[in-house]
Amino acid sequence: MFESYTIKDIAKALGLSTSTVSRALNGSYEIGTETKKLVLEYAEKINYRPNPIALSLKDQKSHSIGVVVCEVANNYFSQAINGIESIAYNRGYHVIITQTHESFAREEANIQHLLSRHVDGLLVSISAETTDTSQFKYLLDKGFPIVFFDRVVADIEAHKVTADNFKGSFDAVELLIKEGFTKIAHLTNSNNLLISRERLEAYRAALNAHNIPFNPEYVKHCNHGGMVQEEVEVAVNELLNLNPRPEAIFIASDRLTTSCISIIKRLGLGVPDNIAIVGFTNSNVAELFDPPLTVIRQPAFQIGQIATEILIKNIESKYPLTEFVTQQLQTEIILRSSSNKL
Amino acid sequence: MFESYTIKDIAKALGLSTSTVSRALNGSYEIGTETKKLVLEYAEKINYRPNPIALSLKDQKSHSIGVVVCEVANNYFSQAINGIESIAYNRGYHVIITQTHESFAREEANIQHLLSRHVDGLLVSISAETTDTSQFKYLLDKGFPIVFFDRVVADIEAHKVTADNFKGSFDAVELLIKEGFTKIAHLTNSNNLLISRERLEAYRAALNAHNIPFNPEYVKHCNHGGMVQEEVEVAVNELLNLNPRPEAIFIASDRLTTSCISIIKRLGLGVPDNIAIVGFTNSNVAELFDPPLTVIRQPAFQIGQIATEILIKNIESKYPLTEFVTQQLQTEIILRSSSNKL
DNA sequence: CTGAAAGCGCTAACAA
DNA sequence: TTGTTAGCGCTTTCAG
Repeated sequence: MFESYTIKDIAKALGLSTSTVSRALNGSYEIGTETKKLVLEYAEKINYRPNPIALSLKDQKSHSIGVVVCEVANNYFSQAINGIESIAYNRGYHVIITQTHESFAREEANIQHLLSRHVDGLLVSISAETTDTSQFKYLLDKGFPIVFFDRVVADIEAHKVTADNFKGSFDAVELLIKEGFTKIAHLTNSNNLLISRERLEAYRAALNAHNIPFNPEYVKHCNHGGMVQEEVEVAVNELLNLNPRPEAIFIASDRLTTSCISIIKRLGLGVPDNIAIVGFTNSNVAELFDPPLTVIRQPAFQIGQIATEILIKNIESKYPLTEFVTQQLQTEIILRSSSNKL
Repeated sequence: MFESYTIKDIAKALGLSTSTVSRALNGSYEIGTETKKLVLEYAEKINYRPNPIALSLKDQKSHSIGVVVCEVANNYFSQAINGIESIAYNRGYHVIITQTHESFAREEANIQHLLSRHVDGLLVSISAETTDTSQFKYLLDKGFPIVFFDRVVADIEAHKVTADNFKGSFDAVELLIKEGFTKIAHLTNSNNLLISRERLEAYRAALNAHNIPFNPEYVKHCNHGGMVQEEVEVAVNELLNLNPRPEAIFIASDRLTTSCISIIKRLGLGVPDNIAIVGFTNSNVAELFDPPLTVIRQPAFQIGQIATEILIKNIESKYPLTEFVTQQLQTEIILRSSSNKL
């Protein structure tokens, strides 16, 4: 349906061999200045573009990278993808995005699909359901380039790019404590995720640092990361029915933060008068919320960029890079009124 | 770095020719049941996957589709991409996403890039800057499959999938009128975009239907669609300094809606007490805003899905489909308090 | 029913 | 400096 010129067309038109044309196009040194100019000009004229598929077949690289995230329509991930895109595009890679919707089965299937498409490497943020990481181990063992970002695997040595979840969380909880709260609950994603464990750990550490006893009842996990509305409702209700009732909640994920607030409001409770909130979110409109939200914001764009840079470096390295890179970027706390003690 | 098996490996292992293996794998009829079974079992055992790049080279299809949008980190587009993905994935296509950031030059470059990657077709939502559509005309003339969605081109016959912008806008403005407002302003994107013109047209029509005179001063265009913060600030300030000052604003885009509210708030004005708002947005958290936002929401996911279906149908059609499909989906108005007359 | 060989577009080793 | 040829993985005539 849509034809484009090949090296053969040029060769024929100019009465040269394809290899000569190829050499001219690639600026090889073993080529006559005359011929070179001739070829280049003609190629320019007909707007010749090399066929990347043929190149891929030749050098066994697809120049594509696979991305596995839970969902695209999510503040954090759409920003991260933006970062991934920006680097990949400039380096001549294209990006194939797949979504797990927090399902382990989908994750496995996506990876198989990406492999069958011969992606040169993988950028992965695991699903909330994932506990079995053998697929990754297998690939990594074979020397296949993978960089994990945000939701990294805990039990594997690999390249990892994350935010400093501990510090971000610690600061957030401490902020609530300094505000005067002591009965602070924690609403978080599946415990399968290292980020959840780190954020929980920080929550405990902050309480501990201020001599506030840790109450396990104050911690609720939503194993589907807020993709199942009901799960969040149950968790929030349980929290609100506790005695003594928490005065504040530290929420560990984007989706959970918005869901939780919406539930609280629907119950007719006020934020922060009845319950204060600090949450992780990369929403750009948190300041427009009622009340304006105090948030922990991750450098999603940069995380995407850095992960992609590391991945491409690995892909293009002649020898498998044996030492793994772990990068941790700082989060940012933006103080607004949802965390106020009245 | 990461090897996979080829048809040759199977042939060698089984003492067959590659063509026999190929036939077995493809379920050709001219093949012995025995041999076939043998090959299939072995292929299964070693987990053979055909190399899609080789296939692409053979049949001159890349099985990829290019997407051109202004930005990914946008409620509407991330949802649309979600829809695109969902269809493409199932049909064995992968999706290459590019962003224009509302620049015409970027748009041209992206399309060149996608073409050089030999995508089989294009899904396009043009940039706010685009007026020259000759590139599209050229491709379309050559029979190259393109489907426009959301921001479609006005002056070209092509496949187009959009929301019913006129009706959505008309209803929104009428809602304000019925609420009791007569001094209604309109904040919108570049007039280059057909969607802007349609929404403006509907705004005028609704005023007209209720015998409210149209005041050109009440209409402000932001030619960069809210990507440039300053531009929105100027527009909103001008609107607010008008005499008589508008009592309500109908806003025609996602980004503009949130920017505008944020500016109004920063000026210390209240919504809807000082100025009421109805806006286009696909945000999932509009109900959490202060005040909860009355919005026109587009079926972004479905628009993405339908556009992709049409595109793939075109790609896979033996003969260029000569009649163009235009689909228009209904928007949804969600009434909340930002549009109240107090 | 199976194998040999050509060809998709390109590069590179080898000849000339 | 340029041409010839083989080969990347696969399908598909064409022979057998």
